[in-house]
Amino acid sequence: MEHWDEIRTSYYVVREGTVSGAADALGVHHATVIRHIDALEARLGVKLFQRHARGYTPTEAGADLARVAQTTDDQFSQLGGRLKGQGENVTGELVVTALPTFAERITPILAQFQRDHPDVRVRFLTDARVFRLEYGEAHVALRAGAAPEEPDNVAQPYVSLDMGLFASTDYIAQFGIPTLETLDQHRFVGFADIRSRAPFMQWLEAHVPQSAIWFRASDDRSMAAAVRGGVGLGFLPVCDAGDLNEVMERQPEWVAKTWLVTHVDLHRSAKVQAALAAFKGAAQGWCSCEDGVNLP
Amino acid sequence: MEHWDEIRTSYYVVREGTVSGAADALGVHHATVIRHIDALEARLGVKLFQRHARGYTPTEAGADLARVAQTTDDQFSQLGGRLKGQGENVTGELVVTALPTFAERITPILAQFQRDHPDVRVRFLTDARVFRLEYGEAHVALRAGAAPEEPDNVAQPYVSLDMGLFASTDYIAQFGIPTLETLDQHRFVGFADIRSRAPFMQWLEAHVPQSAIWFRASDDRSMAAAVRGGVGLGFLPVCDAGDLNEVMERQPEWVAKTWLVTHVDLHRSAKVQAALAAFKGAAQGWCSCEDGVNLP
DNA sequence: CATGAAGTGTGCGCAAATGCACAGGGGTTT
DNA sequence: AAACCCCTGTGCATTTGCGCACACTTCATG
Repeated sequence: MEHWDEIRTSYYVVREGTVSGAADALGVHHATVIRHIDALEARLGVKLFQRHARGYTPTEAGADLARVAQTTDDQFSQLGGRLKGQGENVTGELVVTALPTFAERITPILAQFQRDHPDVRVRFLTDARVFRLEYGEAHVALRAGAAPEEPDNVAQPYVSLDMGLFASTDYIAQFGIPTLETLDQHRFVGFADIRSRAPFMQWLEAHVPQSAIWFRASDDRSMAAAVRGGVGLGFLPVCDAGDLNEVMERQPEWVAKTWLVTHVDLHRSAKVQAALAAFKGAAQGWCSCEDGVNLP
Repeated sequence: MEHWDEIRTSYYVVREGTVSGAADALGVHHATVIRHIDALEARLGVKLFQRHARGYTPTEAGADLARVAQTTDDQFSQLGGRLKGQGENVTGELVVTALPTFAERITPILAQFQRDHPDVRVRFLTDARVFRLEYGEAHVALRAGAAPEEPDNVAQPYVSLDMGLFASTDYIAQFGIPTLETLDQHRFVGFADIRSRAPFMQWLEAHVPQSAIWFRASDDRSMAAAVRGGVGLGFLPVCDAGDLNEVMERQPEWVAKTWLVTHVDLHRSAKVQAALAAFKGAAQGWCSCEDGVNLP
């Protein structure tokens, strides 16, 4: 029972009653209809129709086939409607991944997105590992660092997160304000992962000995808490600094570029586009906080 | 949502996970699989798969399609099994038609047939009009007269019904026994239909003036009753004569040939063949009554 | 009875779908 | 790290399947 097209053709002949009528309805030549039926009958070894000059009348076998094909036709029609809409409408599920670092910033964006598109079920995956878009693990990924270069991914530059070097008031009282020359006399807070791709970490490793890093955390929230607790100097997004004191002029290398990445196969879909639009719209308010600094 | 074959192809890709696997399972080249999917996606405007070097993973749309195609595949498989069996098994309905004349003879045959094939629903249609096999009105027809010549019908010679000219004892007492020369002085019983194709009626019209036919009936049972009632001379199958008296030597032209006719499209099916076998088997006992005559 | 319309059936030529071969990419194994 | 295997993807040759045209039959109509 391969060659579903032949089943469809036979079904149309039952419906229309004649080969010519079925050919018209199918938009093919009536010779094609005859050939399909002949082939199907030969393969099954059963006559589906009795032929006469006024048309085709189905045998019991033909009627049986038509019943099954009828429901199939209905189901496929419904399916077609669903699928055609799926590309244009914003429905179904939207899977977004990001590093845990960005969780707090992204959650409100997704919440707003869901308010705008109540039919979309949102799944937000945060994990240290990089999710693979080509395996369907996510529709949209927020990546940080250098421009992604996976061939089938489309990456758009997103916000650039301005990072500053901050210290608590307590720390400054005890250790003073660092300069480029006195860096190695200070205590730093950094990421636990030695191979972190965070740009400020790479700057840190280039300008500061490992021994100067006295506190390592695996996530940025712990890092921020450590800085606030006076453990040492640490990098934070400037807008998250709160009442911390910025202790050094920002370096261009610190800037954390981020990217919105989607898989090329899904990029054009309305749902993904809507998600990207939501992200971009929310980006306006992210880092207009270049002035919110407390020092020096 | 035309091109059901492409749906089937896509379904197999979801099942197998790879284009190559689907191609193997389908028995086609993997390039064909790719083309089918590309075409279907283009027509729908929806991506069904995310492509990567290790295989195809379905999108939501692809998974949706696979679900409905799965049930379709199941239903078609079942259907295929049913239909393939239908040609070889003896099931379903068997429609037989005959002239009302033969009803009494055929009914026991069909009864026996149904005992042998309890799964077959039998419909026996008797009517003066000729049922058209090519419109699916019947599977088997018992026809009398000259060999049928419809192009799409296959006709097999069946029993030859020996007809005799009979009279009741009362009639003979009153009118005597006819000879070829005194035919027009007798009273005859015949068919009402002037254009009857029954061979003895044509012989009658050739040898006897219309005025000699004093009683016309539309069915043979009425004719037989008239003969038995002494109305006149009449033709009966010799084995149905009972206690009537055969009054003339049988003429070869009187013999009523019958034919078993089937439509060529159905003739090879096991059901029709079984029905024909039943008819032929029963024919043995039909007219071995050439001896059962009472006169002269 | 002649005529026309509608439908089936078939040979022929062409276009579209298929198979083939090869290139390229990614993961796994030794 | 290199070799290998499996998968996708694409240009080219081939063949299958399709459309076309015509013949034939049946039925309806005047």
